[in-house]
Amino acid sequence: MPAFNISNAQIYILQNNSPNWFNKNKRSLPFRQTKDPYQIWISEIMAQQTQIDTLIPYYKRFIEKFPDLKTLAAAEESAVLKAWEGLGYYSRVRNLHKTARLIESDYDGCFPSDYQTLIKLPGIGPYTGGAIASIAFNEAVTAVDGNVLRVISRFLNSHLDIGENKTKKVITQWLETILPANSGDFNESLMELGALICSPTNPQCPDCPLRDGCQAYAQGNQEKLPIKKKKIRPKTMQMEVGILIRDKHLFFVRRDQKGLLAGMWSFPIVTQTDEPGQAISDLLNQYTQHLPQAQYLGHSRHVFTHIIWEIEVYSFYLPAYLKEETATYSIKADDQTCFIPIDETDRLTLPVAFKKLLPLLEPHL
DNA sequence: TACACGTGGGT
DNA sequence: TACCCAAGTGT
Repeated sequence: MPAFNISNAQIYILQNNSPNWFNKNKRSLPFRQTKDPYQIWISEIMAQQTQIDTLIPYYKRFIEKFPDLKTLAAAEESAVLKAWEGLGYYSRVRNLHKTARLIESDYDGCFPSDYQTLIKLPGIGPYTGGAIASIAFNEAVTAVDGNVLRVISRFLNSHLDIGENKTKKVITQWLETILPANSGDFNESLMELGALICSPTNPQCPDCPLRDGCQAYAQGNQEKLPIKKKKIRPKTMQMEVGILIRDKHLFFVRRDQKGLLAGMWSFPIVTQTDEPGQAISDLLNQYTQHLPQAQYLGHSRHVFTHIIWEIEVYSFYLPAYLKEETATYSIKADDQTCFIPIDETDRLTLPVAFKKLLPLLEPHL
């Protein structure tokens, strides 16, 4: 099934110039100093939907804290989640931890070295499996990410929608026909090219090692490609947050174990009802019989991939004397709720959506 | 197939 | 401002 026409000259360019370009131009990154599959794995999970510059400090801290598989497997999940705090897509770190324990228990602590085994592990899909297998073990497999889809779509002047699975399949199969022996460098070279030269906007074609074989460049289509269906606009939700304050302690609740920001700590938050402040007061009434008057603190917006939270923030000052009577006044002290000293909130794993509300409190303390 | 799933950076 | 995008995976 020849989806594209491709000349021998173009194959030559992909097989040779791109890896050569890579060896001369690749960035010095912490996870490029090693062939340890554990470290490659951590870096690849962090790299999912995340720019490299963003993850580097996280990666360094993570490797320092969890230097090997055994350490990670033995760690408390809360400690691992804390190390991921601020990176987003937190299911990645849950699966990471799950997989570490799985390798310890089912694979005798020995990191699986082949693609087919890797993609069975939680959090490792076709891209990450290909990346680990090729980079750490030099297996002859592709690693097709967003960069590669863009680079190859342009190179072939392909107008297929890269959001569709069949496009990914076609490009993967095309790459398999030219995959060289140094598969890891080859895969990384295409990704690095996409990150440094063949960028989504303003591609640096004059500096591109593939320019002379690039069909999009020849047609002047490099800015139009790749084709990608527009994403649906995120849904806006009107939310209310209540910050319960008692004797310089803040009240937090733990979120559900599934769904958005699963299992992370949070201020009490509800969707707004007709009467402003009513829904959050009703919620907090479940935690204390002595809910004081709400004080409006201000507004915040938090944009997720698929949701926008428009948040109205209220504070509620409980009198300090209630401290001795928390049980009586049914402020629960189990692991689903807690009061934390206002300057020690770092003990909790708090999503950015809530962390950025803390400055609203400062003028009122 | 389509959607859920975070956050920060760039234009 | 409002969008798009980023070394994707799970359901």
